[in-house]
Amino acid sequence: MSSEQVKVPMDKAWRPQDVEPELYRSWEEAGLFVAHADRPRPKFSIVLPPPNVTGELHLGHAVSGTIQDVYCRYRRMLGFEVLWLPGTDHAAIGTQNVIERELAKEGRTKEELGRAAFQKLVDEWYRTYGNRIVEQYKRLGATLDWTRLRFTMDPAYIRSVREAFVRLYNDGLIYRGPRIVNWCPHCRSSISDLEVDWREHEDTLYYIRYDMADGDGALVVATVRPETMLADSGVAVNPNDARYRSFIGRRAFLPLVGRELPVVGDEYVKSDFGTGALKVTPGHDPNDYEIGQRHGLAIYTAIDKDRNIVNEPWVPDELRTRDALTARARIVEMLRDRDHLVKTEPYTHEVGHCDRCGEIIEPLVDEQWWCHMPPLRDPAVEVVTEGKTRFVPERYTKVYLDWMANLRDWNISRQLWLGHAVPVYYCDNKADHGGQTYTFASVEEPKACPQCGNQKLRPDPDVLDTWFSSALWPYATMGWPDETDDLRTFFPTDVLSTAREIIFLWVARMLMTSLRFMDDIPFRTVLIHAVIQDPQGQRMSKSKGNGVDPLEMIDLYGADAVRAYGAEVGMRGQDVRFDESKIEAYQRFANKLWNMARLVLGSAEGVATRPIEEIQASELDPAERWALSRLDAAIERATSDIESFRPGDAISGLRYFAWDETADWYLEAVKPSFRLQPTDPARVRAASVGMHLIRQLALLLHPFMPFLTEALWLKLPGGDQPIQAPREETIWPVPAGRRDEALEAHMGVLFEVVTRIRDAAKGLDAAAADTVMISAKRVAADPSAELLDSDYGRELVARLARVEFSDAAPAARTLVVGGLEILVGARAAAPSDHAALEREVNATRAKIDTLEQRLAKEEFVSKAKPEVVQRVRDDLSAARERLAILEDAFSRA
RNA sequence: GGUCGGCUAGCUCAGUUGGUUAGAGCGCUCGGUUCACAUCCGAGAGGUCAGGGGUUCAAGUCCCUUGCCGACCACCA
Repeated sequence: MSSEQVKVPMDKAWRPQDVEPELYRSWEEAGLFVAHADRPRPKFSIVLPPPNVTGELHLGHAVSGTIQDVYCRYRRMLGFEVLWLPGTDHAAIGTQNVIERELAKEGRTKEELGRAAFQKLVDEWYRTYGNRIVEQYKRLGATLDWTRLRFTMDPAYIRSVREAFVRLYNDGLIYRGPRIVNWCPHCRSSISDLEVDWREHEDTLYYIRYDMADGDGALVVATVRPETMLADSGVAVNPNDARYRSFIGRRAFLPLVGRELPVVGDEYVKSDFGTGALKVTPGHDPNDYEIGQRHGLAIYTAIDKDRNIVNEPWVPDELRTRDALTARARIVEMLRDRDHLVKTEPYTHEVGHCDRCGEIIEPLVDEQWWCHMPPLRDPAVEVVTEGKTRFVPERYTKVYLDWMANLRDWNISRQLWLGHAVPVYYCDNKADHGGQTYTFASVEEPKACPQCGNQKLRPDPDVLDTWFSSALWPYATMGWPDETDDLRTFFPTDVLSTAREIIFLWVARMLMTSLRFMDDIPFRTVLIHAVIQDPQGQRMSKSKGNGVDPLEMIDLYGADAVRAYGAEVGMRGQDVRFDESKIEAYQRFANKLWNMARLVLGSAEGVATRPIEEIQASELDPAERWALSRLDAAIERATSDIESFRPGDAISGLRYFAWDETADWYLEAVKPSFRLQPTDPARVRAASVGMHLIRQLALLLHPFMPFLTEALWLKLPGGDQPIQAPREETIWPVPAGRRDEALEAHMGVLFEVVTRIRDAAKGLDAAAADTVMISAKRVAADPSAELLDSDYGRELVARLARVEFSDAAPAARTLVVGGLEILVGARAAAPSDHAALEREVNATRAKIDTLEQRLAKEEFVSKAKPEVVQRVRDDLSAARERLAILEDAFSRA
């Protein structure tokens, strides 16, 4: 460890903004996050879901990043060799759109620039923004291994993508062919079904009459897109629809075009929608395409890739090359003129949009590259069904499996200006290839046709869907297809933490490709984190402007506070509304811890503290034993919460232990010992226990709040190495066998006594009387009374409740806690609070009543578990004793 | 249309396999110059657990049903 330790002055308040960047730098310089494949330790690995290279850290990244970091830090503390691998995604279609929008602001287009200049601009963007998000993850405190930073457009990654394509191609799973696709006229590319965003539109439904070719009758069809009728190749009716059965097998006459359309019977047609007759346009509607396939209908294309009407002979002259929208209006006019328009009505329906640019999707038939899914899918279904890969929360298993069951072939080609090129080449030297163009896929860029040696090869013009390349992320980043040390050591990864919206786009596809190429699952556990909505429950989005910038939150409250909040809500399994006050609360918690440490460290100054293991329970006073017992409980809970992917419960529980139990009860209880002479055994004990508690708290909280805890750790004895430094043995706390539940119960009663006295003394005129006095006597068998009745217990109660013991306190209030009757009063006479006593008597009677009724029920006693019945009996007898004391006090008062 | 989730204190949310008096943070009220901390300390008020029905000795928790909110999938022209 070569780096200088960061010295943080013990000022009154914890100032994260001053300390965090410096600490992070020191960690990075010390190489704490660099994974070493050759270290002989158990391994733990996560790959960071690669954010878009042009992106910025948003709240979702912060939450997911925090969760991943919690697990990486936790595993390092357990002695694991941890790899958390970072990287960014080129996000072809997204990046292209972002840059195009920037160009548009200057009134320019990418077409003006040309391909080469545009590519230069893109590279510039990658350089500029690729590092921005890296810096932002550092602000969060993410222990990513920056020496392994990857980008999906790195040369090595490009090779992995080509390799994957070529293998699938050679295995016959990738093919090229004409099929109906979602075409985005703006992006001038196809997009996959998953990238279509459906939005509600108010349109008009047009009813159009198609006369029968034989002159006998007509069919009326309904459509919102009359312009597509030009490409109609049939009319479909439901074969069970009595109205139309006689039409099946005959021909209808397509208005304006004059084409004869076969009438087919197809179950797909809903008799109760529209007229029950459907115009079939296989070239421009996915469902019609399916119908067309079933009945062998012709495919016509009427609308081209720029959404213009095509220049075909069968298109009426005046419509040709018009844009489709004005063509629609004209077609409606023409139909009306020729009396083919039966009626129109307003119609609300969902229309597909490109989820990147917002353009309305144009379904059309096009030559595209497809990936055949079933052979990839089946193993990926199996591993999840068998639980080899597990979703947390578990319900996403069903979401995943349901989607997988209905997988269709994946359109993997895009017609964009940037992205991974489809590694396919064409040799047009047909003479040497039996009169055909020879097509082949190649990982390396081929210099010549492998068959005929022709050097003039034509590369395929398409690029690949971004998700095709990110589907390889967990192993391509580790060097696949080479058999690298990283792959051998860190693959499969342990955890994938991601947003649920990309379960299909990304998670499913990683599972499928990994099983194909690595013959193994890519990750064991998939954590689907919560979505943080705005305070009104709306989804945060750039366009709405309701987003919360995590960096702004870090500036305000510190990374520790933002992380603790993220860890608390991130894995609850439920979406949450953003609540800034919770981040603020964690900032105050950080400050609280800081001050607890200041108190304890101050108390230990000049004291020869002893290792806690050497201190026998018999040497400790009850509060100290209690604190160590609670510590064991806290360790056990936190560990199991983290292990079972409930980091929120872990951080909440630790906050409770630190603040309520350690600070408010324990430290207050032992404070006097802190003021004894440094050599006083009680001072040594208290300081030793205090240091131990701070040390353990720093370790337990470190995965969540790494900066503050590290700053504290470095001040503690033995804290000469950073918490994340590699160690032989585990540094994560383990229970020390000091749990003492009987003592916890007794101290619990003592604390309750304190609280009750504080409450009772509140109404007394202590100022006039100078001091509030109490007297206590044991009036019933209660094991807790012994501790309370001891000198130790009396002193503690008196001090914490700020009262004095007296055998003759004027009783203004009578309290019954456990088996003790406690009289609370002022030194001067105070009027007895009859009303309070009476309320308590009544409440106790009511409780006795309830319990008696339960026990009176035959069925309860016979059917309930014995321990439940016994508990009710115990409660009843305790309540009766209590009532007796209260009534006695009441009669005396 | 289908699937899934939610409805618990003024607000944001916990509530493990059904079992004492349903919890936390924030907010609120009252009281505190306690020598670690006012980014604090102490005490308190506040909930017919969305409505209805059922199972059970016992339901916030299990089942049915209604309502409202949300997500995802599908895409009826």
